[in-house]
Amino acid sequence: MVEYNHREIEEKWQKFWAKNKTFKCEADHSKPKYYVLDMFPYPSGTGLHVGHPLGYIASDIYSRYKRLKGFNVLHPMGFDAHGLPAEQHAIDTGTHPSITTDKNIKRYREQLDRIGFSYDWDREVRTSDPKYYKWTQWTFIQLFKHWYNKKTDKAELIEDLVKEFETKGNAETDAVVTPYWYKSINKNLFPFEEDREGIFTADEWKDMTEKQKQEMLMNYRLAYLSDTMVNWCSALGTVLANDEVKDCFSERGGHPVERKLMKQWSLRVSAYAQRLLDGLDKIDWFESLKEMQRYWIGRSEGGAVFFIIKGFEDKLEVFTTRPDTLWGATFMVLAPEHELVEKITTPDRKEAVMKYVECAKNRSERERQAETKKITGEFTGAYGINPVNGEKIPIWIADYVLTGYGTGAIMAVPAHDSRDFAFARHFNLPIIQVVVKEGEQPTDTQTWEDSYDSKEGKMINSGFINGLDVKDAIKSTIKYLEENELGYDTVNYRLRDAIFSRQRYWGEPFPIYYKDGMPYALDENKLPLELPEVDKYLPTETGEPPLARAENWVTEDGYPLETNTMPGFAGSSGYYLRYMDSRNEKEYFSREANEYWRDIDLYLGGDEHATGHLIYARFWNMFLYDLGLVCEEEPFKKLINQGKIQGISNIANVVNIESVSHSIELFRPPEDINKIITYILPPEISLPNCLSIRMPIEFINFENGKYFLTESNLKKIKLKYPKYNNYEIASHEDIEDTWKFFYNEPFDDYTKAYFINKEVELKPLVEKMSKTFYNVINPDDLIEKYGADTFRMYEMFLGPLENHKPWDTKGIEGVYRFIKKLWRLFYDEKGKLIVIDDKPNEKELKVLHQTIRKIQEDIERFSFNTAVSQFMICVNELTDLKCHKKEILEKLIVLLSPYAPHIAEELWSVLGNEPGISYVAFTEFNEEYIKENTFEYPVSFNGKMRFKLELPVDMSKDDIEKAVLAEEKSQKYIAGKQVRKVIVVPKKIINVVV
RNA sequence: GCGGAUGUGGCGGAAUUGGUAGACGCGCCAGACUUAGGAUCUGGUGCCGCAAGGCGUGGGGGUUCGAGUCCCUUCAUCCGCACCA
Repeated sequence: MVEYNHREIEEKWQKFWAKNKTFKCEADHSKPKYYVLDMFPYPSGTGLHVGHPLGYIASDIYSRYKRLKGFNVLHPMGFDAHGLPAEQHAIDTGTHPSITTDKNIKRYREQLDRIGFSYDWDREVRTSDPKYYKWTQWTFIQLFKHWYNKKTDKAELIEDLVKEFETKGNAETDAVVTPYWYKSINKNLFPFEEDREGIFTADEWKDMTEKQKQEMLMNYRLAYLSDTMVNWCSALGTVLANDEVKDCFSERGGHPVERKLMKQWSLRVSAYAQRLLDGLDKIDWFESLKEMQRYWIGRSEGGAVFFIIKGFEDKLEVFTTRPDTLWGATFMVLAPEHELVEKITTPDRKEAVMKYVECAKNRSERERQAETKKITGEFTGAYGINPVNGEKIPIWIADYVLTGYGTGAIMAVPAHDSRDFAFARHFNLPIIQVVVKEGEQPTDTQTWEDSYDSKEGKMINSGFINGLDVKDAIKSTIKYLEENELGYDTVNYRLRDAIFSRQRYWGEPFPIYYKDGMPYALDENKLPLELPEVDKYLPTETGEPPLARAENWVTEDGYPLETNTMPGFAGSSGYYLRYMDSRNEKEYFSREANEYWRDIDLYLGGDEHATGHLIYARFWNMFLYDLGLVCEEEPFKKLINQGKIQGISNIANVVNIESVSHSIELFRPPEDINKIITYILPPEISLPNCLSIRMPIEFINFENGKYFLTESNLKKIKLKYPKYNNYEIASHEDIEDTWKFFYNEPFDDYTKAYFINKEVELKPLVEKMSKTFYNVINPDDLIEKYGADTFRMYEMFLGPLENHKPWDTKGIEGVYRFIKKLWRLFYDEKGKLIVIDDKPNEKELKVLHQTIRKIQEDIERFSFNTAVSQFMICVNELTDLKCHKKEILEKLIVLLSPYAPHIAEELWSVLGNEPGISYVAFTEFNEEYIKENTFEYPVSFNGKMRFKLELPVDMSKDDIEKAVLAEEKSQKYIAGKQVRKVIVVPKKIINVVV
């Protein structure tokens, strides 16, 4: 081979790997396992851009490295194939989403294969494949059949719960249930009085009808159906999860979202809140990511306190993190949606209160958010009795209390909470100080401008806890409340149950049918329940989900099947388990497979999954752990978020000549109204109504650090993107008149210089890489030009894996030069192999072993960019040494093979080895080769480095000191001054203090 | 407002444990080869200065023989959350 030819080499070895199934892996107990996983992609229609493979390359390098280190590596890939874009495309074109999805997957696969990844494709999963989603449905059935027992702190069978009900009723049951289910449950189905708080006896259970029993059990199931306030997106015809909604608009598509009450399937994720929180301490994730999850789970310790409502039987339960401040509670506030509002409001307040409630209900979250500063509320006319001092305090309703958090009711302590304070001031309610800091005196609350921080201090105005420390006061108050049955110690979580229904077509059907209006799970042997064909992918005329269009969407016995489908995160919550045994038709995965592969040793993906996928998948895994199906409670031992690669958009400064004409009543109106020209101006020239427009990056030239658009490229742009048809690069004459008119000065020579050659400069802007910004760089073109090895190394060379960084194609040349330079160590200009068998010398061995050490250290700490630098240093030095020795080069390419596998395989076989560098042993590091006899000490005076001095490494500190002071060059810096101290750090530094 | 992260040349970045700041690459400058150069090779390149030398890791202060690294303070940018009781 004359020249380095990446096309030939890469195609050759990719074929070789595929043909030999080089990366197929099986459980092998003679080797330690290592499981490396990438978050699988959604195969979009636009294919991969350069940002996508960043994490895949890093994980592939790590996988290949681990293989060289003797590990049995599981490194699979698959596709998150359900999703909205394919469905939207189906709605628009009538093409079945599976056809679109298959096509997109095929394209992704081609692109991935060209980068040379070492995936075991035999284990590929696709979430939309019935063979895969059979197990998603199966897991759902298990969730439906289980409840959470707080006594054993795990999920247990509903059958066992039924047995308990049959013998003892539910008085002793300690389960995670839907809060206050007994208040909202249909009275016909559950005929007991409200003050029973949902407690029934064994006999009462036995007397219930089948339907009543099912209704009751629904409050316990881990997958349950309930009326839920949801984010309804009418444009998409579906419900969205909180994290799929951004500022009241859908994250995908940007359609408006409103709140609506609907019957929805939910997963009782909240049952696992504490375990999800505790588990974070056992796993190696970025601290920032753990913090996000901790915040999302939102544990807060505190107390529940009962307030009697004056004149009613009802107790009003509130949650507070500061029960010690009870004596400072001067009013109460309910959320407008609170179920007691209507009941307790006095007739004279009814109109105002109902108006407020109505108003709050109809206001979108966005409006509520926008008015955070505005204080609103209404007095209900009712009073609560403070349980610690019997004080009568007014009950208000206000927006700032949320239904979904705590009990939807608070005791307001205006002296020590800023929102309560603002509310009290606004409505002129009393403010009582109950905490004072050490060494301070209480002051008149009338004079305050804001609430007083009460995290630390002593209690005042607080009955029997006066004088106590905040910490002790909390304990004492809770003890008192519990002893007098006025409240109890409790913990609250922000984490909500996950809504699991989507009114869409392209998702997993629920394995659920309805009998007498109640849902039942299908038999497991009926799975998978395959997605039916429909005539259109839209909701029905009556607003039912698309599956309602399917003919015969009923069980064999004629019972109607559920028409909702599962959300995107259903299929991705357990895919990592299926990879362990992905061709198993009898089980989700076998016990043996799970016990061998256990958990993911390294999980790589974007941080956008911090609170969605990574919470749901942990929940899913914990549930299967409770069932004894998986052996590790936490599925992702180590997780790294790779940064996003941003695009560079090219911004043109443009002016629409018509808008200029309008704004300054300019001459020259367009002769043909259909040909209004938009002129592209140099960035420095400003005219009224100038706009910034993004120009497609593929037609932009980069010279001398600047971006340019030429006239000939503009023509090409117009051919590809008709929206630019009326764009022209402005000539001097085009805008001379406008300029003169607007600025009342001549268009000078300096400015004229911009218009030579009809070329215009564009300004770069770093932003998200996206088709809509015309800044997408496609890996295919780069691989065609430079090869996959260069592409892989360049992506790593860009910077630390976790950083977000802009893509700069220019720098790839440097890596390409490195690859070619490496090739030159093997072949001369004439294409003659010049590798020789001579014994390596000391210098060559030193470079090699320094590189071994550095590469190993860097890869172990996921510092791939510095490893690439070291390869460059090594090749540069070997080139300088004119080293063409087989013994050195062979070891170097083993080191390099995880990064640039194709050229490594090629050169490996060129040296006469059997093909298969993927499974050789990683080159051993030998300290002997890098030992030095001397060290070149940097000598500083008063901390400033002045010169270097070479000294033997075994020289004693005293001798070094003498040598430095005797050194001629030192005299200049000492210059008659007293040497106060000489610091010698062996093999580091010498510092002389004068 | 709360939580987290990041600030180092013209640019991406390096400096792993307090010990030579700017590795490696891009870009730029000069030169060689060449019909040509957007190929290749050689040398240079933090800033100021002819030099000696001085100044330099967002700003200010501190600890230390010595600080990009540790502490305090402040500013800026980015990300996440947002009336969470």
